[in-house]
Amino acid sequence: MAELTPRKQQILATIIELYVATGEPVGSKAICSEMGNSVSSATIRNDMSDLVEIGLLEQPHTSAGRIPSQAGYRYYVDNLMTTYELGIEEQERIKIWLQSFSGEPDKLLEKAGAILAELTDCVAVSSSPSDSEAFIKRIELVPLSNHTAMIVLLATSGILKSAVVRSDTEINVDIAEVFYNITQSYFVGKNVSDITLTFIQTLVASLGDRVFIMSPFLCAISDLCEAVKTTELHLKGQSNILNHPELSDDAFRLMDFLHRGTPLESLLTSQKAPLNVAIGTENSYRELKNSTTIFSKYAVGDKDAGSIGIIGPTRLDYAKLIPSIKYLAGIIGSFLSETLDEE
Amino acid sequence: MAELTPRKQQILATIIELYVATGEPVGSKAICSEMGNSVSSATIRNDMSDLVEIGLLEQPHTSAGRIPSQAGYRYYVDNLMTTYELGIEEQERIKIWLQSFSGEPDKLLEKAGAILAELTDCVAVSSSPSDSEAFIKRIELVPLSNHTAMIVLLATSGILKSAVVRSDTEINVDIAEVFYNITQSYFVGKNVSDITLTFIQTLVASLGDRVFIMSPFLCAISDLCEAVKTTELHLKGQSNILNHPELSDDAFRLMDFLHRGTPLESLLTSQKAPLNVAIGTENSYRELKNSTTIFSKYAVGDKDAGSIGIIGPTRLDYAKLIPSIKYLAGIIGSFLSETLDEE
DNA sequence: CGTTAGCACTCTCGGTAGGTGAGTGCTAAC
DNA sequence: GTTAGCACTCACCTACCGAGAGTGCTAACG
Repeated sequence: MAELTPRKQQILATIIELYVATGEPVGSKAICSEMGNSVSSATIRNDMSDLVEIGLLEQPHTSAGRIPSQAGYRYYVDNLMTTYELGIEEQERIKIWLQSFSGEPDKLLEKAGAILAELTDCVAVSSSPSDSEAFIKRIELVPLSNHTAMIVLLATSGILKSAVVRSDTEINVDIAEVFYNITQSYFVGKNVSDITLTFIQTLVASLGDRVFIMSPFLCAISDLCEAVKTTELHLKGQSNILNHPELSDDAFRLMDFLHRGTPLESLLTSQKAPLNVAIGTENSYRELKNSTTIFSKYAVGDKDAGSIGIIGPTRLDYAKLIPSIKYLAGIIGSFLSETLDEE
Repeated sequence: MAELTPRKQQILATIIELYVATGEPVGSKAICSEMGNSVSSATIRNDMSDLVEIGLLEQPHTSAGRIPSQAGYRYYVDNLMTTYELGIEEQERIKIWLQSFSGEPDKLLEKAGAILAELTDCVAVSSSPSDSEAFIKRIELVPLSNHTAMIVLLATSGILKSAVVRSDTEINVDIAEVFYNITQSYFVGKNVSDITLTFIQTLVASLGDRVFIMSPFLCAISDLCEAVKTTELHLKGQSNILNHPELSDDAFRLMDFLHRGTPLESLLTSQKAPLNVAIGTENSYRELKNSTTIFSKYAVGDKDAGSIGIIGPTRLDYAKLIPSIKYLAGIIGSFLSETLDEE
């Protein structure tokens, strides 16, 4: 991108800020008065038509104001934008509100998504921590009734999963002991990716007659290990799509996209940079061609564990949203890492 | 409602079925051919204008076909409709798919809602079992790390809740024992409604120096008891609102209503009959004046524990949806009651 | 050469008019 | 009570007009 004169930069920034605020194409007069009438509207018109020329602005039709193009937003985000953070008291409120869920990663990410949706008026997507290289730290059996028990699995990367198992045989102290012996010797300390079907099968073969009692439990553990590796998504503020008129044509396709699951999941997992802003067709899915996605990874310890971010129209207050998302990702990471340290 | 001649009943039913299928106002000719030309279109026109007269039909404008009024749907549901059940193989699929969650009531209801949304193309709402008269059956402490532990609370009415607690002091065997002594003597067997703030306070007073260690746990238990009493809602298929053109004007208000929480909750809890069909303005919320709600309660043991149902347009295939919802409510009840029996 | 004033031009938007067709309501006959 | 015939109504579509906002261009200015 060629260098722009300072005035053109100022004009571009002004157009974007006005357009983001109003949603209306911005005319030369409006910019003129916004810039304190330091130059005439004719001058601005000249500059604007240059900006259209190089693709940073668009005009919906010949005789309307200008709106930013995707490239215009991109230039703004990369070069012009001056970000402004959340207020201190707002940061504190969020921190306190999230703290109560800091022990339960799934709930924490769900709530963080809800907060983000509220904060941004966009659809918020968050993924619970997952890690295919996580290690099993602990497995507990919690008897609930004579025939049901809860299995709780704690893994590295701040991951906690549980499931309820029903057994045909009565769950008593003996069975619990067998369970602990098996899990201690064969599961705890292992990488969750090693708990494959063949692993379970060879294990089962060596169990002798305890196999019948144990198999539902072993299956459950294998499911839990699978869950540790799997990205679990939380979607919040879906109704916010309807808040943005520029998305209303796509509303149905977007909703459908959000619920299809897999593409959204790969969207999150394919992020490479810690913070990723994809504007319009920069997104790899054509359903998002009129949308912007902003996602930030959060780390547990020093490992990326998941992401949180938003999907909204391209017309967004980038200067405000980007710091908010960064802040949330940071706080999630620190909460989840806390649990980790306390070994 | 005055008695209708058999032919008028047939005309009303035909109009409703055609209108439900196509969404277009139904003309006399269409009815005529649908009824096998047994009478002429003029005759049908006469009958139709009688049906408009008594309020069972409406005409969008003078020269369009007729559509059912709310009262028309009501008459159809009460008198004319012949319901048709889900296919056996579909019932089996649902059963098997839900079975795997039968131990975890919250997940079970969530999945049931997802299935219902899929099945009906409507927004599905389900509530996890809750019961302010439930008794605490069991409380377990699961140590996760030196400073965190999970508390699992099992109550009657098939309710299972858990939370993670962080403690400043190290969680060791001694503390676990103290925990078990306290919960066994003061909590297990009690009605969840008796675990009030004052109860906790008097208990704390009698604890002596163990209070500092125990208070986070006791707070968590009190929160869990609160959760047992609280209706937890699961919303699924929200994007289906956009599938129904007649709701698109209300889409935003509806979405907003769904997310406001409290009114939706009271909608579910205020249901008196086991199955409740509210058409249009029969709903107590004006946001739903163009919608139909169909909700069925499910029972755990012989006690109503929660509800499941849908919110959709008034133009619904009542004959198919009502049995589906009944079936799901029945299966949920039987799964949750199963766990109960196994004491 | 960058900047500015002036002015004709373009295009959207809202409102209005005429034509079309589906479906009705009424009347008179069966 | 039922039916055929026919005039009538009303939404929908298209075309058209006028107003207004904003531009693009040209010529003059410093």
